[in-house]
Amino acid sequence: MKALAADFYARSVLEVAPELIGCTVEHQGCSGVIVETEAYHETEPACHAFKGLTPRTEVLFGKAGLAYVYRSYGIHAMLNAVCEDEGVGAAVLIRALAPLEGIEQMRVRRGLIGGNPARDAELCSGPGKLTQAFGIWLDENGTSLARGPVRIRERSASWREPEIAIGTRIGITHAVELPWRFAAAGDPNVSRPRI
DNA sequence: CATGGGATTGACT
DNA sequence: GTCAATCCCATGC
Repeated sequence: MKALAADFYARSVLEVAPELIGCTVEHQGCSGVIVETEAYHETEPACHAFKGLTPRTEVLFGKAGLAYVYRSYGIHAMLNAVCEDEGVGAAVLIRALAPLEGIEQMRVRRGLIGGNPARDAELCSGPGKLTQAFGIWLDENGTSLARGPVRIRERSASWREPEIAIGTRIGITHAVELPWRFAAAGDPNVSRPRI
């Protein structure tokens, strides 16, 4: 399966976010299908770019197709795909994956070896969980999603026409009413609360 | 220079 | 349901 090229991301973040559902993320021997995303844009206050260009948000304003990885709550890494034109702060947050390959490695990274029964659907069912499971960290901020180390590939045949559920974004305090959350309908890997 | 606040998670009452 | 963990950065003195 081909990696998505930069021009896939160089358009409205509201088009890219639902179309990323069903695409595959790959990193260091692990892979999984994207089942949940959220869109963020500089014109609304929940986006880091809302307040303008700062050292933290430099990548967010950069070229489409870059990975924007930042630390959340001092603990977790969040993986985003930078979208739209260079100079516009917009990105899609990857919130959940359906694990495909490297599942044992994911369990090790998540610390779930040793008596913990954890189902596959609990390995990547949240934005902080999937970066930990895949070993994606802050030093991959600003890298290309087409060339790696984190790669996103186009939809496989079985994910050609996913049924998309739409809801409001999770865990934010501003612009909570915008229906900018997208998920594969009924998929068990989607984070809670389900749409 | 000091302070406050997260695009979260997991453990606990 | 509530709450702490943990740290970079933005903001304000």
